[in-house]
Amino acid sequence: MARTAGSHAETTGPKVRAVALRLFARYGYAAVSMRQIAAEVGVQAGALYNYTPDKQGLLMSLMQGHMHDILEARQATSSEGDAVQQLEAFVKFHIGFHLARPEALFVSYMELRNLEPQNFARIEALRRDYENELEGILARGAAEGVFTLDDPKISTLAIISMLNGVVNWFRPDGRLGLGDVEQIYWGMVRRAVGAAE
Amino acid sequence: MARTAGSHAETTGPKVRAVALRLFARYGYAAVSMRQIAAEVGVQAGALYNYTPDKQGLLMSLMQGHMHDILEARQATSSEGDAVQQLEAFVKFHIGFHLARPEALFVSYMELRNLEPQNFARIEALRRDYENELEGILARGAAEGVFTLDDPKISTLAIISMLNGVVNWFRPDGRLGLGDVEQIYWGMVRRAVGAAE
DNA sequence: GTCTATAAGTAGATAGAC
DNA sequence: GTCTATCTACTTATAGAC
Repeated sequence: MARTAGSHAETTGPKVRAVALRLFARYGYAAVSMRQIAAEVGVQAGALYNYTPDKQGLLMSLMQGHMHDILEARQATSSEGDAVQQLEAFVKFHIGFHLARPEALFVSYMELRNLEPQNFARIEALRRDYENELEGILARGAAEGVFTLDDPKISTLAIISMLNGVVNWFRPDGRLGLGDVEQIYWGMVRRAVGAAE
Repeated sequence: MARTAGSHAETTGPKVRAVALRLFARYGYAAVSMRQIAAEVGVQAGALYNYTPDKQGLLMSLMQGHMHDILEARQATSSEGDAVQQLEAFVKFHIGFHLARPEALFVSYMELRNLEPQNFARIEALRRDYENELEGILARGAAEGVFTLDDPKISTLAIISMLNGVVNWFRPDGRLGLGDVEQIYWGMVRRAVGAAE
């Protein structure tokens, strides 16, 4: 039966996070008010504080959740094979994961400056963990002589930047599908690191 | 002689823009107040409105100025030579231009969502003009058979994304100088498009 | 768990004195 | 051109009723 007030914790909690993610991605953390989030969730602003200690906690929770999700998914996908195969798996994983949740990527990269110092440090540490996965692959391939790299550290950051850009233009109903995008970016990355076909 | 009030148009105007650029880049447009800008400029908030009709106009002016600057600088640099040489010139120009003004790049890419629709459309048009420079080079090289490209449009966006990432990690006092960075990124781009050395 | 009401502070922008 | 003062609206967050 319909109620305008009462217990809805099981549906409201996830909804708050989903709405906040969407609004933060679209307008930016600082530009979105708690009242705006509440309105889209369908509650009054005060009710939000049953699910987050404050606005900063909500942002932190979203970013931390995203980093944990991607690290967990990466571990589950982690592939065997030589450095080239591992790089291909990483590239396609990264693209597929983020095209499925572009808003999480937007927030995670654009709202770092809105994190309080302690929160910033924690997210940065998780991000480095993730980037180290790629750097490890590049370093291994370079050591084995299958990659041509001037600098594994910079190459890592350059590749991540290139891959992240995909969420800026990709549209699910556009001319390219996920498979096409994976192939195009994998081709560019493979050549960029000098790996033979 | 020192004055606490009076005519300072020639120094205040540029200072307002410089302070706003720095604060917008650091904290984000929505998170920065006019009072904050005024305080760093050394005037009261009301005085800012002698230099901008409103906060949105200030953001728009900064972004438009940056796009005009880069298009103008690009024209002045525009090189002769084959597609590979032109690509090299573009890559090094892009890196050098933005490493000299990282804040302008931050604002231009992160604050697009804070532009009112009409302003957004104008900035996007200028950005496309710039990206078309690169796309033209890639298309020419692909037609001549000196580049290996799956998709010139996507390759353009991927390369721009990769190059823009440089401002996220570069530090003037770091282990790499501008020349090093140009070489590393040019190497990756050259290989990414399949151009011979 | 959600509501209403409210506290306490800050936002963008303007008016008029100097 | 800059100041002070102010208007109106909105901000995050909390208190207490239901």
